[in-house]
Order: sequence, then structure tokens, then C-alpha cells
Amino acid sequence: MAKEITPRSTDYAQWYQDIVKKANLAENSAVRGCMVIKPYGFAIWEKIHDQLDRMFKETGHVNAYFPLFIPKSFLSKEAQHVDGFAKECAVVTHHRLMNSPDGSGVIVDPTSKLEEELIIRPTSETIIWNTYRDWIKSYRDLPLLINQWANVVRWEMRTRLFLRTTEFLWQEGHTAHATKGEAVEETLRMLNVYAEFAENYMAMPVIKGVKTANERFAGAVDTYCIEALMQDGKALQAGTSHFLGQNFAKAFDVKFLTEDNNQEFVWATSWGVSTRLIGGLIMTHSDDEGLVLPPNLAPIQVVIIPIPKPSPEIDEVVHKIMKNLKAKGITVQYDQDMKNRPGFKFAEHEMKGIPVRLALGQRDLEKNEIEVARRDTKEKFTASLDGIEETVAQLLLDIQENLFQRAKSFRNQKTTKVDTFDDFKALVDSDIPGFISAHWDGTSETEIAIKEITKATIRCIPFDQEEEEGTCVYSGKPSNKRVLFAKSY
RNA sequence: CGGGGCGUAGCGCAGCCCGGUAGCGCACCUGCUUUGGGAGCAGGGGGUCCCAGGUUCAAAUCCUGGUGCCCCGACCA
Repeated sequence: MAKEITPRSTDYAQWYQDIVKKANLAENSAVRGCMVIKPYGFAIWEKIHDQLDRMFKETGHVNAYFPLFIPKSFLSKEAQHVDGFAKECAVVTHHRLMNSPDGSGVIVDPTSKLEEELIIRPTSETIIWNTYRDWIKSYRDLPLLINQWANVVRWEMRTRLFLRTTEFLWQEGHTAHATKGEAVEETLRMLNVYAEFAENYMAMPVIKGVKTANERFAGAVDTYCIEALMQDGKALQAGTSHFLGQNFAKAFDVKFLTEDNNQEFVWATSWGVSTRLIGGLIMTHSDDEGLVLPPNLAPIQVVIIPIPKPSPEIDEVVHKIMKNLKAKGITVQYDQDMKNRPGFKFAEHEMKGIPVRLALGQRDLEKNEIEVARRDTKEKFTASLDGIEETVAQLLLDIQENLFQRAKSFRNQKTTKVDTFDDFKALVDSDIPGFISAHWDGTSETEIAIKEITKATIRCIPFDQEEEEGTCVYSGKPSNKRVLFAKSY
């Protein structure tokens, strides 16, 4: 099958969809806005899941599971929270179906109406804090460090595979602390976990920072985030970590007794990343030939292709190589398909983004060599069969590093300091706008005005921004710090 | 929620204007020849033409009403 991918330069959105479909990651389902994550796409999610889960446990968290349904009344207990989510909730109103009297099929049984409607969780703060009330009585119960891997539903108007689907998979951490200081520390700790994961595993450079009031999570005191830049110059919010203050503790009356026997509200955090990360992974590294995966998240790191097809002589050498690679913890697949020719296989594995390809034929065996191809640069070279596992292991490290450096240099190159609103507008309208570093007067009015004119929003106020006197790019009022603007997904 | 598009074989599409009982490419099956960058030839299997109603001797095609999905915008991870 000739699988043509729309070039990025022709239509970036179409390119993205082509990659998702042709690399067999996911497809649209019969349900509006919901995707089927196919085995290869899910394998990537499992890699993400496994590594993050390890990192959560290393930082003292445990997993638990809370219900999919939230009583409607819970959602309305925190005023800002309900405001933020009310417009995108799926609501369960009945619990039974029946055959329709006219025999035309099944209908909702009107007598099965629920006393109180159930909301399918758009996020779990409310059900979890309602539960925590019973779990937390004393300072000895704190901190409570719980994570949940779950699906959530947000009835978005417009969806895009992985980037925004009606139902998506994610993890949500929900922690409770005795002091504000501890909770803030936790919020930042998890933000750092996300940043470390994004950079070291996804090879996706991120900017850490804090959201403005407009972009803050509904119900949070502060929202911290990691922001990445995609190849088309749009930003992707890749993870968020919220300091919730005592908002949910107050809404759900979660108090604890301090050492000196005082009743106090607990301090909270929540933090999450979702299957959206896979979208970020695609749009950070992939090219017109298909998916490009960083070795640390590739379900298959190395594929071996027999030239022209499997044979006893080739198989014997391949199995030895595989054994040695596996001993080094490298995942390797031998393409023993008899039907397709090498050229087809090359294209197929490139489409799937497998980092390293080895090709072995009679001609190589005679010279004790093997052909090695790397997906990131498309370079090919021949290597000695002796010590090939070391060659491959090193190459995987090189590819991981190269992908990160390449993405980082792109990000840096596409981050522009701008000091006039004319320059700002011109940049936003350019082909690949990127991050715009500009002074802002700190008001929501300005932020909203800029958004209305340019569609760019403040992605974050970066942590590592040095103080610098200047004037707001829009209002001309004084400012002592630049913030990052971008169009975003 | 506004604007646009599309529902015909597993996938991508043509046929519809001008009604006559469904076709092309890929995929799939069989055989032979091939095989170091997406193979060639020959043969073969597979379709309630989104649903319902209407017009007609006859509907994928015309009419009416549904419905689903996708894309583009405003809202969001």
C-alpha cells in the first residue's frame, strides 16, 4: 500500500492526521470526538505510563481509584471549579433502557430517572476531596499523596486525535498537606517530574512557568505548567501542576487536628498529564516520512530486516544479535515477513518511527558487516557485526540526545523577543510564529485584548526569566519581566 | 454553536447532473516470476450503495425528513 503522507509544508494539520492514522496510532471511532487508541499507539502510552508511574512512586506517591461518576451536587461545591467545567460535562440522567412500545428499538425508560444526576468526571477533585474528608483527621494522616490513572470526559466543541478528544486517558495526582509551604513544594516537585520526563524521555524541551489568572485551572490558587513548542510554531501545554490552596478543603470541609490540637483546613495540590503527550511527541519530532520516536519511548527500538528475506544463515546471525541486544535491555523485532520486499519494510518501519534499523543480507555476512540506519537523520552506515550491540546501544543514546538537541535548538530559534505591538502582530501572523517573549503590564484586560487581536495567549510566566525593566508591548505601561506568548493547541 | 464537506467492498474514491439493478485503485486469497528503498503478470473472493418515507414499471441516482462522521472557526488538557 502506498501510504502517502501530506507534507508538513502543504498542510500541517493534515500531516498530523496522516501520521496518526498511517503509523497506526489511533483512529476516529463511531462516537463523536472519541478515538480508538490502536495497539501501537497504546504501546507508546504504556511506555509513558510506566515511566511516569515509576517517577511518581519514587517521589512517594501511591495509586488509587475513584469513581467515574460524580454526583452533580459535588461539582457545584467549589464555585470557580463548576464555572470552569459546567459547559463541558456529560450527564447521566437515567439508568435503564426498555423496548420502545412501537417496536422500533430501545428507548430510555422514563421511570428510571435518577434522583440526582451523575456527571462523568471531567477531573476528580470533587469526588476525591469528598472522600478525603473521611480519610484525614489528624496531622498524622498527612501528607496524603495519591495518584490515579483514569479516563475523563470533557465535552469539547472541537476535537483532534490525541490533542483534544472528548474522552481521554490521563493521570491525576491529588495530594493533601498540613502546611501551605509543603503543598507549594509538592506542586513544584511534580512540575519538575513532568519537565524531567518531557525532556529525558520524550526528548521534548519544555519551559516551566506559572499561568496567568486567565489561564489558571478552575479552583486553583496557582497553576504551574510545562509548555512545549511544536514544529508549526504553536505551543502545547504538556502538563500542569496546581496549587489549590485551601479551596477544596473549605468546599468539602476537610480539616485536621494539628499537633497542638487545633482544627485547620488542609492544603492541596493536583497535577496531571494526558494522552495529549502523544500528540506532542508526534509534533515535536516526526517528519514527512512518518513518525519519529525517541528511543526512550519507542515500543520497538530496533528492527532487523533480512535481505531479501529470512534464511537459515541470516536467521542464525540475527538471533545472536537479538539475544545480545535484549541482554542490554534493548527491545528488538525481527521482521520475518516473507511476503513484502525490503523496500516496503524500510518504508513501513520509518512510518512507525522505529529509531534504528538493521539490514542484513548475504553480501553483509560475507564481509562480517551489517547496515545500520537511524530514523532521526535518515543516515545509513555499515558496521562490523562484531560488537554490533555496543554500536546500537550507543546509537540509541545518540538519537535520544540528538532529538532533544534538535527540538531545543528549534525552540530557541523560534523564541523571539518583541518590543512593539506591530512586531508582535507581524510575528504572530508569520508561518511559524513560535514563542514570543514580550513585556506585559500584568493585567487581564491587556491579556484578553491581545488574545482578541492576535489569538496569541500568555502560555506562561517562565521561572527562569530574569528581571528586566521595560514597557508592556500592548499598553505601554511599565513591566519588570517578559512573559511567553504563543498561539496554542 | 456558526460555516463547509462527506456517508457506495477492509481503506481511498468514481458513478448521481441525464433513473435501467454497481465500478476503479490499494488491501485480501491462489499460482508463477521476483526480492539491497514502497514488485510484475494471471486468476479469484468480497457491497443491506447511512436510515426512513415518497415518486416510478424500475432508485446508489429524483423528492422529503432524519442521522452519523470529518474539516475550518469561537471554548478547553
